[in-house]
Amino acid sequence: MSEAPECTAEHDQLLFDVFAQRCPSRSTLEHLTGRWGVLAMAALHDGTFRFNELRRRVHGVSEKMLAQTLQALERDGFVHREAQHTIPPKVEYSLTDRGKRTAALLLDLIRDVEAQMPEVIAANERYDAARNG
Amino acid sequence: MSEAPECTAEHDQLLFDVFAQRCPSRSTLEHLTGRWGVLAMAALHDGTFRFNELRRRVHGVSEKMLAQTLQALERDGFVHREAQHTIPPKVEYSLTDRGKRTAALLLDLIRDVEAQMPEVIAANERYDAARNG
DNA sequence: GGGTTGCACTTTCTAAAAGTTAGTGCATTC
DNA sequence: GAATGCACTAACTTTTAGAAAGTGCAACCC
Repeated sequence: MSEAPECTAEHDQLLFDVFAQRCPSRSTLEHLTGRWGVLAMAALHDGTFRFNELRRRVHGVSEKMLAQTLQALERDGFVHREAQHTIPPKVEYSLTDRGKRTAALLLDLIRDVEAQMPEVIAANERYDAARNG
Repeated sequence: MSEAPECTAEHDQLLFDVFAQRCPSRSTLEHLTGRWGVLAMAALHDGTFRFNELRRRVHGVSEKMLAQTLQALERDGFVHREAQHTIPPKVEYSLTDRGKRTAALLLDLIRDVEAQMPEVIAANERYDAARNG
């Protein structure tokens, strides 16, 4: 059996640990690193976009998932939502200052991954060959 | 209708784009940023661990998901797996050089998220209050 | 002027993924 | 000699993601 997860909120000093199962930092991390979270944050790093503009940028996302993702990111204070109650409606999404800082880290990751894709593909082939050959 | 996704493999110069639906970089990114991928990478950043050691570190992961996650990361060349065919078996997991570089970026993210959790929680409360109040 | 398209979503339904449980075969610990 | 640990896999269930359709109105097209 493993020890109790650490994630305390004591004497005015909060300690958060993503390795602890019930730590709220884990779900926040998931909002950011989830399949669509990363891409939405990265897309918004380029500026302000309307809902359907984002949907076109993040190729393959469904309306439902984009809405859900943006709501989670807004609730966490990474994304700012500004709606004009006109007809047709106009809703603009942008990053908050906090969101911008975090999005920069996500972009570092994305660029790193894209840059090493040739090596990843080579590794994939080696791995598969070792089992099928 | 949105334009065709960009992700070309032409004239010896590969261009990868996570925003393109069918680009292989997207699934690689998902392996890293998936719920357990981030945590496995971060755990392995501290050194070499056996399967069940990792399972205890990454609190809450099931055997199935840890195995699946590690296999994907191994296939992508981020993780190295070394098995001794003894009884009982001994299997050690560690990061490759490439994995170490990428894990460092993931750790930056994790630390950033953990550090801003007080603000995230405050944002959550504001968001919820605005709807329920 | 009638049909299509777009806006930002939500709701319903189905398909895929994640989680849970049990089993493997042997060795060490209690 | 019973229990536990090792590193998994396989079968089953639950949760989540994705696909499709609906909303109500307005601007564009021919």
